[in-house]
Amino acid sequence: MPTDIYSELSWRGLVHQVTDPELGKLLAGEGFVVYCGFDPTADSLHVGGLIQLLGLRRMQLAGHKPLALMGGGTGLIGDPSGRESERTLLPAEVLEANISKISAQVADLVDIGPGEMQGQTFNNAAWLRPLRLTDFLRDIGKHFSVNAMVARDSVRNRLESREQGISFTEFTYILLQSYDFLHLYDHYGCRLQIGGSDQWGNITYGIELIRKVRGAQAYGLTSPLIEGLGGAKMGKSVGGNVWLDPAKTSPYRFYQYWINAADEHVVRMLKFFTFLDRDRIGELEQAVADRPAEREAQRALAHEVTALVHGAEEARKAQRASQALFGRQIAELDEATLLDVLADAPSSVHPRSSFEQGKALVDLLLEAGLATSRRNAREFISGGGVYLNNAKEPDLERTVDSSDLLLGRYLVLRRGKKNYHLIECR
RNA sequence: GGUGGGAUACCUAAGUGGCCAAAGGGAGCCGGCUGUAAACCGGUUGCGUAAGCUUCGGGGGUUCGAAUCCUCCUCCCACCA
Repeated sequence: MPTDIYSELSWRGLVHQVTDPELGKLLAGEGFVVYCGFDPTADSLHVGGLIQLLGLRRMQLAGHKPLALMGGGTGLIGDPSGRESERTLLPAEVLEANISKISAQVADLVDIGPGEMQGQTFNNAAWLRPLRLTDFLRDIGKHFSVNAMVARDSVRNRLESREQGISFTEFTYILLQSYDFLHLYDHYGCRLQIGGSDQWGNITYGIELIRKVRGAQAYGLTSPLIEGLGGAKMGKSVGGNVWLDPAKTSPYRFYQYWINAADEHVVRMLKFFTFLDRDRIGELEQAVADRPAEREAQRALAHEVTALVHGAEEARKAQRASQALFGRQIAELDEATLLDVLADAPSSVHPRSSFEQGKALVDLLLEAGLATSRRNAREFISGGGVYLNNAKEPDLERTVDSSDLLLGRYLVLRRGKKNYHLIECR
């Protein structure tokens, strides 16, 4: 079902720049092969990369063929875009391991396979590593003007920076990414590259190269960087980056990240990160305006994105856990639900004997890592920030014994709004 | 290579002999309000229940007493070459 993908993207605010104002019409009229590169510097994508990944999916749903390129070769070099200091290069084995994990994440959201319109994943190490330097300099390097390259912001900043500078390695990066585009054009007829707005320069150089070498017209489309949403914090949560890998960011935390979206940003985030249609998003937008306290939009956002990335079942679990933790009395939960709800919380096992005499709450907080010192633990208690089984505990001298255990063996410690620790007693 | 300036807690930055566990701001954390929000308000951010103990780049020294004075070392910055 070919939809007008360009106006769709544009309505969603996903179009930052395009290399050709005609691209919209072209995309509506014919099937394109589209590519987007992914940086294998970590072993998982995070929410920033998710935008691009969803971009590929959107393209595929609109009848275009998506290619996901893993920068296994370019990762050996390092993209200077948006960086103020030289990258630390990762060993090739680490890159390979990262690539296999990220490829799996891509395959979760994009239909990958041998079919005509199915997507494919690549590792550019396959064609970059065998390159011969002299051939490359003759055939490709000739088309790049150092004069122009030096003027690029990402390069100029580094040239002007006395402390940092830029190595020849990173300076050369753009040739490789441009070559990728050419390679994908030659072998797969790829004529469109998408990416974040920081990739604009890299994309346009690739288009130039294709034009000079093959006399063909290729295109580029960039989407805004999500830093625009909620400032520098976007894409970060309290604990750092928000990853797609459930081992790095649990589905519960992932869900929590979205449900905490600010009113000002939630509609844009719905457009960026979900496939909900205009009508539905319009309703949610209205809901934010009329009944902000109900946070319908945030709930929808959290559920949609979590289901997209972790599946519907995990999304429901995260939703239930959120309701339990922020709503009902925790003491009423049965064992399975309790464990499920606190599955992501840090936990520890204590011998039953340690509770027989009664154990000081202060010490428990310290041992659970919820306080950095006993003094600190006392501060939290007297400040009203400590909860025992989700009930506020203001007593500095409080000791905990077997009678406090839920279901005879569990103790739920909480510091502040969101920091839980589950103690199991054996 | 020369000459000056600097290094203070998570960051920034005051402090130039005792009143300094160290101002102010930012950031974090806890609480209040609220919607698991924003804004705002209050508290708090070395360790210790406390007496007290350990911190101001590192070592040594002067002094009853040092972040503060002297000395050596390390690192950074600026200007000149």
